[in-house]
Amino acid sequence: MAENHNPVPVLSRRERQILDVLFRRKEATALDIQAELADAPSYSTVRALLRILEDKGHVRHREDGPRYIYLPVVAPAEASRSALRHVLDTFFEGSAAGAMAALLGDNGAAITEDELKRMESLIAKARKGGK
Amino acid sequence: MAENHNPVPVLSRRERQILDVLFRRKEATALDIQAELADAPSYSTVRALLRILEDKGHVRHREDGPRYIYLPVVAPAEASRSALRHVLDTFFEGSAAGAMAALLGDNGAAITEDELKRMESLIAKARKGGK
DNA sequence: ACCAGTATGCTAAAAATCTAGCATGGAGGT
DNA sequence: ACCTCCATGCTAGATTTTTAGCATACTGGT
Repeated sequence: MAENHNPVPVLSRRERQILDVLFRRKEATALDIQAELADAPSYSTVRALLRILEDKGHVRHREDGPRYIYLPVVAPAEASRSALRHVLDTFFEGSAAGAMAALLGDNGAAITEDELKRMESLIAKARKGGK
Repeated sequence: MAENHNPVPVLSRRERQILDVLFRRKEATALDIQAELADAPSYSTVRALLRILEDKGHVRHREDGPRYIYLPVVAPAEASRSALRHVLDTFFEGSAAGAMAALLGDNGAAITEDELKRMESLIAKARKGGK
Protein backbone atom coordinates (compact mmCIF):
# COMPACT_ATOMS: atom_id res chain seq x y z
CA MET A 1 0.00 0.00 0.00
CA ALA A 2 1.30 3.33 -1.08
CA GLU A 3 4.63 2.33 -2.49
CA ASN A 4 5.65 4.72 -5.20
CA HIS A 5 6.84 8.07 -4.03
CA ASN A 6 9.22 9.45 -6.58
CA PRO A 7 8.77 8.95 -10.24
CA VAL A 8 11.07 11.92 -10.45
CA PRO A 9 14.08 11.08 -8.32
CA VAL A 10 13.62 14.18 -6.25
CA LEU A 11 14.90 17.65 -6.09
CA SER A 12 17.58 19.19 -4.01
CA ARG A 13 16.79 21.82 -1.44
CA ARG A 14 17.37 24.83 -3.62
CA GLU A 15 15.71 23.27 -6.58
CA ARG A 16 12.60 22.69 -4.50
CA GLN A 17 12.57 26.22 -3.19
CA ILE A 18 12.84 27.67 -6.62
CA LEU A 19 10.25 25.41 -8.12
CA ASP A 20 7.89 26.28 -5.31
CA VAL A 21 8.24 29.94 -6.03
CA LEU A 22 7.52 29.22 -9.63
CA PHE A 23 4.36 27.38 -8.75
CA ARG A 24 3.27 30.13 -6.44
CA ARG A 25 3.75 32.81 -9.06
CA LYS A 26 2.95 30.78 -12.16
CA GLU A 27 5.99 32.31 -13.81
CA ALA A 28 8.92 34.47 -12.88
CA THR A 29 12.30 35.80 -13.83
CA ALA A 30 15.45 34.86 -12.00
CA LEU A 31 15.29 38.21 -10.30
CA ASP A 32 11.73 37.67 -9.12
CA ILE A 33 12.71 34.37 -7.66
CA GLN A 34 15.71 35.70 -5.89
CA ALA A 35 13.55 38.41 -4.38
CA GLU A 36 11.01 35.91 -3.15
CA LEU A 37 13.50 33.60 -1.54
CA ALA A 38 13.96 34.17 2.16
CA ASP A 39 17.60 33.14 2.23
CA ALA A 40 18.44 33.88 -1.34
CA PRO A 41 21.85 33.32 -2.86
CA SER A 42 23.31 35.50 -5.55
CA TYR A 43 21.46 36.32 -8.71
CA SER A 44 24.04 34.36 -10.60
CA THR A 45 23.30 31.33 -8.51
CA VAL A 46 19.60 31.51 -9.00
CA ARG A 47 20.12 31.62 -12.72
CA ALA A 48 22.39 28.62 -12.60
CA LEU A 49 19.86 26.63 -10.64
CA LEU A 50 17.17 27.64 -13.05
CA ARG A 51 19.25 26.39 -15.93
CA ILE A 52 19.78 23.11 -14.14
CA LEU A 53 16.08 22.74 -13.49
CA GLU A 54 15.49 23.38 -17.14
CA ASP A 55 17.99 20.70 -18.06
CA LYS A 56 16.26 18.24 -15.82
CA GLY A 57 13.01 19.14 -17.45
CA HIS A 58 11.21 20.63 -14.48
CA VAL A 59 11.14 24.09 -15.88
CA ARG A 60 11.02 25.79 -19.22
CA HIS A 61 11.38 29.36 -20.28
CA ARG A 62 9.87 31.85 -22.61
CA GLU A 63 11.61 34.95 -23.80
CA ASP A 64 10.35 38.36 -22.99
CA GLY A 65 12.48 40.78 -24.91
CA PRO A 66 15.96 40.31 -23.62
CA ARG A 67 15.11 38.34 -20.53
CA TYR A 68 13.86 34.88 -19.70
CA ILE A 69 10.66 34.17 -17.94
CA TYR A 70 10.56 30.76 -16.40
CA LEU A 71 7.58 28.48 -15.93
CA PRO A 72 7.08 25.08 -14.36
CA VAL A 73 6.71 22.29 -16.86
CA VAL A 74 4.25 20.03 -15.14
CA ALA A 75 0.73 21.31 -15.04
CA PRO A 76 -0.07 23.08 -11.78
CA ALA A 77 -3.11 20.90 -11.34
CA GLU A 78 -1.05 17.78 -11.47
CA ALA A 79 1.75 19.07 -9.31
CA SER A 80 -0.63 20.32 -6.66
CA ARG A 81 -2.55 17.10 -6.55
CA SER A 82 0.63 15.21 -6.09
CA ALA A 83 1.90 17.53 -3.38
CA LEU A 84 -1.38 17.36 -1.58
CA ARG A 85 -1.52 13.63 -1.74
CA HIS A 86 1.97 13.41 -0.35
CA VAL A 87 1.03 15.49 2.64
CA LEU A 88 -2.10 13.49 3.15
CA ASP A 89 -0.21 10.23 3.02
CA THR A 90 2.56 11.44 5.23
CA PHE A 91 0.54 13.05 7.95
CA PHE A 92 -3.06 12.01 7.69
CA GLU A 93 -2.98 8.43 6.58
CA GLY A 94 -4.50 9.53 3.34
CA SER A 95 -7.57 11.05 4.88
CA ALA A 96 -8.77 14.30 3.38
CA ALA A 97 -11.07 14.82 6.31
CA GLY A 98 -8.14 14.48 8.67
CA ALA A 99 -6.30 17.19 6.81
CA MET A 100 -9.31 19.39 6.86
CA ALA A 101 -9.65 18.95 10.57
CA ALA A 102 -6.10 20.18 10.97
CA LEU A 103 -6.87 23.22 8.89
CA LEU A 104 -10.14 24.13 10.47
CA GLY A 105 -9.01 23.22 13.92
CA ASP A 106 -6.22 25.69 13.58
CA ASN A 107 -8.42 28.18 15.37
CA GLY A 108 -8.14 31.48 13.56
CA ALA A 109 -6.83 29.83 10.43
CA ALA A 110 -8.78 32.58 8.81
CA ILE A 111 -11.25 30.52 6.90
CA THR A 112 -13.96 32.74 5.63
CA GLU A 113 -17.62 32.00 5.38
CA ASP A 114 -17.23 32.07 1.64
CA GLU A 115 -14.66 29.34 1.79
CA LEU A 116 -16.90 27.25 3.99
CA LYS A 117 -19.77 27.67 1.59
CA ARG A 118 -17.61 26.72 -1.31
CA MET A 119 -16.45 23.62 0.48
CA GLU A 120 -19.97 22.55 1.19
CA SER A 121 -20.93 22.82 -2.40
CA LEU A 122 -17.85 20.85 -3.35
CA ILE A 123 -18.90 18.11 -1.02
CA ALA A 124 -22.35 18.09 -2.50
CA LYS A 125 -20.90 17.87 -5.95
CA ALA A 126 -18.59 15.05 -4.94
CA ARG A 127 -21.59 13.08 -3.74
CA LYS A 128 -23.34 13.37 -7.04
CA GLY A 129 -20.45 12.96 -9.43
CA GLY A 130 -18.33 10.68 -7.30
CA LYS A 131 -20.88 7.92 -7.22
CA MET B 1 0.47 37.80 4.45
CA ALA B 2 2.02 34.40 4.66
CA GLU B 3 5.65 35.23 5.02
CA ASN B 4 7.30 32.61 7.15
CA HIS B 5 8.10 29.38 5.44
CA ASN B 6 10.74 27.62 7.41
CA PRO B 7 10.94 27.73 11.14
CA VAL B 8 13.18 24.79 10.50
CA PRO B 9 15.78 26.15 8.10
CA VAL B 10 15.58 23.30 5.69
CA LEU B 11 16.49 19.73 5.22
CA SER B 12 18.44 17.95 2.61
CA ARG B 13 16.77 15.51 0.30
CA ARG B 14 17.55 12.40 2.30
CA GLU B 15 16.79 14.08 5.56
CA ARG B 16 13.36 15.01 4.29
CA GLN B 17 12.69 11.52 3.04
CA ILE B 18 13.62 9.99 6.33
CA LEU B 19 11.69 12.47 8.38
CA ASP B 20 8.65 11.86 6.22
CA VAL B 21 8.82 8.16 6.86
CA LEU B 22 9.05 8.90 10.53
CA PHE B 23 5.95 11.04 10.40
CA ARG B 24 4.10 8.44 8.45
CA ARG B 25 4.95 5.69 10.89
CA LYS B 26 5.10 7.71 14.07
CA GLU B 27 8.29 5.88 14.95
CA ALA B 28 10.69 3.47 13.37
CA THR B 29 14.07 1.82 13.51
CA ALA B 30 16.75 2.52 10.97
CA LEU B 31 15.90 -0.79 9.39
CA ASP B 32 12.21 0.09 9.09
CA ILE B 33 13.11 3.31 7.42
CA GLN B 34 15.47 1.74 4.99
CA ALA B 35 12.77 -0.75 4.05
CA GLU B 36 10.25 1.99 3.45
CA LEU B 37 12.48 4.08 1.24
CA ALA B 38 11.99 3.51 -2.43
CA ASP B 39 15.57 4.23 -3.39
CA ALA B 40 17.18 3.37 -0.12
CA PRO B 41 20.88 3.66 0.55
CA SER B 42 22.76 1.31 2.82
CA TYR B 43 21.65 0.60 6.34
CA SER B 44 24.76 2.30 7.57
CA THR B 45 23.83 5.42 5.69
CA VAL B 46 20.34 5.54 7.07
CA ARG B 47 21.72 5.34 10.55
CA ALA B 48 24.16 8.11 9.88
CA LEU B 49 21.42 10.35 8.56
CA LEU B 50 19.30 9.54 11.55
CA ARG B 51 22.12 10.57 13.84
CA ILE B 52 22.51 13.80 11.95
CA LEU B 53 18.82 14.51 12.19
CA GLU B 54 19.05 13.87 15.89
CA ASP B 55 21.93 16.31 16.17
CA LYS B 56 19.95 18.94 14.39
CA GLY B 57 17.12 18.31 16.77
CA HIS B 58 14.54 17.04 14.32
CA VAL B 59 14.48 13.56 15.70
CA ARG B 60 15.00 11.83 18.98
CA HIS B 61 15.28 8.22 19.94
CA ARG B 62 14.16 5.84 22.57
CA GLU B 63 15.87 2.57 23.33
CA ASP B 64 14.18 -0.72 22.86
CA GLY B 65 16.49 -3.34 24.22
CA PRO B 66 19.59 -3.14 22.10
CA ARG B 67 18.17 -1.05 19.32
CA TYR B 68 17.06 2.52 18.83
CA ILE B 69 13.60 3.53 17.88
CA TYR B 70 13.45 6.98 16.38
CA LEU B 71 10.66 9.51 16.63
CA PRO B 72 10.11 12.96 15.20
CA VAL B 73 10.61 15.74 17.70
CA VAL B 74 8.04 18.27 16.60
CA ALA B 75 4.49 17.34 17.36
CA PRO B 76 2.80 15.69 14.40
CA ALA B 77 -0.03 18.17 14.67
CA GLU B 78 2.28 21.08 14.27
CA ALA B 79 4.35 19.55 11.51
CA SER B 80 1.30 18.57 9.54
CA ARG B 81 -0.27 21.97 9.86
CA SER B 82 2.87 23.55 8.62
CA ALA B 83 3.22 21.15 5.70
CA LEU B 84 -0.37 21.66 4.76
CA ARG B 85 -0.12 25.39 4.90
CA HIS B 86 2.92 25.28 2.71
CA VAL B 87 1.09 23.33 0.05
CA LEU B 88 -1.88 25.65 0.31
CA ASP B 89 0.30 28.71 -0.08
CA THR B 90 2.32 27.24 -2.87
CA PHE B 91 -0.46 25.86 -5.01
CA PHE B 92 -3.76 27.26 -3.88
CA GLU B 93 -3.07 30.81 -2.89
CA GLY B 94 -3.83 29.85 0.64
CA SER B 95 -7.32 28.64 -0.06
CA ALA B 96 -8.43 25.53 1.74
CA ALA B 97 -11.41 25.27 -0.54
CA GLY B 98 -9.13 25.35 -3.53
CA ALA B 99 -7.17 22.44 -2.17
CA MET B 100 -10.30 20.56 -1.44
CA ALA B 101 -11.50 21.06 -4.96
CA ALA B 102 -8.30 19.49 -6.20
CA LEU B 103 -8.82 16.53 -3.93
CA LEU B 104 -12.45 15.98 -4.66
CA GLY B 105 -12.12 16.80 -8.30
CA ASP B 106 -9.54 14.08 -8.61
CA ASN B 107 -12.13 11.71 -9.99
CA GLY B 108 -12.42 8.67 -7.80
CA ALA B 109 -9.91 10.00 -5.32
CA ALA B 110 -11.57 7.44 -3.16
CA ILE B 111 -13.32 9.74 -0.78
CA THR B 112 -15.86 7.78 1.12
CA GLU B 113 -19.24 8.91 2.23
CA ASP B 114 -17.93 8.75 5.75
CA GLU B 115 -15.23 11.20 4.92
CA LEU B 116 -17.70 13.53 3.33
CA LYS B 117 -19.91 13.39 6.38
CA ARG B 118 -17.02 14.07 8.63
CA MET B 119 -16.03 17.05 6.57
CA GLU B 120 -19.47 18.49 6.75
CA SER B 121 -19.53 18.27 10.47
CA LEU B 122 -16.13 19.91 10.59
CA ILE B 123 -17.45 22.76 8.58
CA ALA B 124 -20.40 23.13 10.86
CA LYS B 125 -18.13 23.16 13.85
CA ALA B 126 -15.88 25.73 12.24
CA ARG B 127 -18.86 28.00 11.78
CA LYS B 128 -19.78 27.88 15.42
CA GLY B 129 -16.39 28.00 17.02
CA GLY B 130 -14.64 30.09 14.46
CA LYS B 131 -16.95 33.07 14.75
C1' DA C 1 31.87 -18.48 30.31
C1' DC C 2 32.05 -18.27 25.47
C1' DC C 3 30.40 -17.48 20.76
C1' DA C 4 27.42 -15.65 17.28
C1' DG C 5 24.63 -12.11 15.86
C1' DT C 6 23.40 -7.53 15.72
C1' DA C 7 23.71 -2.45 17.21
C1' DT C 8 25.87 1.67 17.63
C1' DG C 9 29.68 5.40 17.13
C1' DC C 10 32.94 7.36 14.25
C1' DT C 11 35.85 8.69 10.50
C1' DA C 12 37.04 9.44 6.04
C1' DA C 13 36.01 9.91 1.20
C1' DA C 14 32.94 10.09 -2.90
C1' DA C 15 29.26 12.47 -5.01
C1' DA C 16 26.14 16.11 -5.51
C1' DT C 17 24.75 20.61 -4.66
C1' DC C 18 25.44 25.44 -4.48
C1' DT C 19 27.86 29.52 -5.42
C1' DA C 20 30.40 33.14 -7.58
C1' DG C 21 32.68 35.52 -11.31
C1' DC C 22 34.05 36.25 -15.85
C1' DA C 23 33.27 36.51 -20.93
C1' DT C 24 30.04 37.41 -24.57
C1' DG C 25 26.08 39.38 -27.08
C1' DG C 26 21.96 42.17 -27.92
C1' DA C 27 18.68 46.41 -26.88
C1' DG C 28 18.14 51.00 -26.50
C1' DG C 29 19.46 55.72 -26.04
C1' DT C 30 22.24 59.65 -27.64
C1' DA D 1 27.26 54.26 -35.26
C1' DC D 2 28.81 54.04 -30.61
C1' DC D 3 28.47 53.32 -25.82
C1' DT D 4 26.23 51.63 -21.76
C1' DC D 5 23.40 48.48 -19.41
C1' DC D 6 21.61 44.28 -18.62
C1' DA D 7 20.99 39.40 -19.60
C1' DT D 8 22.73 35.04 -20.62
C1' DG D 9 26.27 30.93 -20.90
C1' DC D 10 29.91 28.70 -18.88
C1' DT D 11 33.52 27.12 -15.99
C1' DA D 12 35.65 26.14 -11.86
C1' DG D 13 35.75 26.08 -6.72
C1' DA D 14 33.78 25.77 -2.11
C1' DT D 15 30.39 23.38 0.66
C1' DT D 16 27.17 20.18 1.92
C1' DT D 17 25.25 15.90 1.53
C1' DT D 18 25.51 11.14 1.19
C1' DT D 19 27.77 6.92 1.60
C1' DA D 20 30.48 3.04 3.20
C1' DG D 21 33.30 0.47 6.35
C1' DC D 22 35.65 -0.44 10.52
C1' DA D 23 36.04 -0.96 15.59
C1' DT D 24 33.57 -1.75 19.76
C1' DA D 25 29.86 -3.21 22.89
C1' DC D 26 25.80 -5.63 24.39
C1' DT D 27 22.15 -9.61 24.19
C1' DG D 28 21.04 -14.19 24.28
C1' DG D 29 21.74 -18.93 23.74
C1' DT D 30 24.66 -23.03 24.50
